[in-house]
Amino acid sequence: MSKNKSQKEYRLAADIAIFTVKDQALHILLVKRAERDDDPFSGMWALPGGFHRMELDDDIKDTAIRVLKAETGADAPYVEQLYTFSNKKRDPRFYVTSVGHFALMPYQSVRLNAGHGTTEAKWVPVRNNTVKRKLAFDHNIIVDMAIERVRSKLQYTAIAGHLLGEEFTRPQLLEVYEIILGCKLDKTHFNRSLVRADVLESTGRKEESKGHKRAELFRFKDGADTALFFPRGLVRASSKKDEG
Amino acid sequence: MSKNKSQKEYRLAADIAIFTVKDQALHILLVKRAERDDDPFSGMWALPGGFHRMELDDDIKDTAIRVLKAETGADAPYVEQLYTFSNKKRDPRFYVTSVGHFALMPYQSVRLNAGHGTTEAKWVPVRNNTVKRKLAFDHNIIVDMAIERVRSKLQYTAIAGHLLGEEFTRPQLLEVYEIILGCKLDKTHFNRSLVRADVLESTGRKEESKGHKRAELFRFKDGADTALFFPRGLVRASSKKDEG
DNA sequence: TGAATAGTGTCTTTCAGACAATATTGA
DNA sequence: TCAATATTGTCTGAAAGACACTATTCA
Repeated sequence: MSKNKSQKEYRLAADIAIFTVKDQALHILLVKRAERDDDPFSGMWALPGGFHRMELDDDIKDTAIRVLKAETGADAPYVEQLYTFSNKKRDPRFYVTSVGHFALMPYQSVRLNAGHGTTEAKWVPVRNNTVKRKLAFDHNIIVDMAIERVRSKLQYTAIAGHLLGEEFTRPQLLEVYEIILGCKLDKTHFNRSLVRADVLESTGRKEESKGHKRAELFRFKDGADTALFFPRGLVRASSKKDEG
Repeated sequence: MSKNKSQKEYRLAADIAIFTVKDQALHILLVKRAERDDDPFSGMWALPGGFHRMELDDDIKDTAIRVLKAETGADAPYVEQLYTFSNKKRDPRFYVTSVGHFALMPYQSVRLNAGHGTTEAKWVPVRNNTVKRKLAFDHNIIVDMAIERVRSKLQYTAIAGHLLGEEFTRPQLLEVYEIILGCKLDKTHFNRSLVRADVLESTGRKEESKGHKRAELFRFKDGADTALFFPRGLVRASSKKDEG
């Protein structure tokens, strides 16, 4: 074990791309880093994130959840690990491994706080599947990857429901899909797919609304948020040619 | 910054689930750990893996590729990051973050070597989408996740071609799909899907074979191995209802 | 009653899945 | 010619996609 004095120490961190939908657009939460002389990204916008703390976090996902709670004052209904970034150029002091996550939250549930080492937190709209601003570290890459992952998961799961509250109507869910995918979808097919996938259960109640028919309120069946939504593909559930 | 003496140091490691197809079955490469008194998993079978080394590896993927090369004597045509496991119970000495990877290799390209700290390396068949043996660390979880990821990616990409050589026939590719998915697939539909997805280009040559029509040899078009293979889903490329 | 939106009916096109027919090779 | 496998043709049913129709609500 030749331990070189010049070697950096390893550190573990979590970054998290927190998404919500407001004003008819997908938004992502960014924080402004405090002004500090020894920080190469001083004053820049970045994803919320923080170092792993052994006394608080078992898994690195716990770090992401802890940071998210600190920034938003709420628990995210959906957090998923995205990709792990490790690179000696990331930080001058340590060899930092950053585990990127993404989360989906209903806009109403959030009360923004600037977290530790940051001076401001705000929702920034996602346009053309990216964020214009130049961010600290390699956060632009994480953001782009997170957006891509969310859009891709939408194609085959119903996770977008987590951007709404516990209960939501099918037209609301459809609108979220249209916003994120950036195209109009057919409500007939959308509703039929939801029925066939059997992911929603009715609350029996209807939304409040003005001047038109009220939509029925639904919630996810247990575990159905990640179930296959549009299961068409190579292997069909109905396939009769199974081997032994 | 209160630095507790009792805190472990952080370490970064890569583990890699290396798959191949031989004898009509999916196989995974396992290594036997050396017998050592201070190793809680002494003598157990495990995934190939190793610690990140700052002087050799920039990204953690470099660690995975380095380990893979040492074990197999070859470069894998396909390596992908899978999931990152971090847990204080993983190792008594350090807080180890292990970045799990998976790789696909043609069987013929591999010459197995027992790597550093291991006494044996061998291919073990995957049965019922898992590996029976009890493995060191949390490697059974990594293995199951890797198998699941490979099967799932097969549904919408053509990456299974990397289990064959540079050039392969469509019947060979079909067989790999049938082996991994565990069911018979229709060759008509399979071929038509390959054509529609436009992922293969002909070499103009045919395979050698005995007593029957020879199949045409294909290779991937550039980047087509990860292109969408069965693109049917919510949003079609042909959709004409795009928004502004 | 009319505007607005929810929800359903139905038609067409596409494609998965099944199977048949033809093509090529070596014995 | 025959066995074996590759490759292509064709039919059927299910689902995608488009659009029209009915239902409900409030002004």
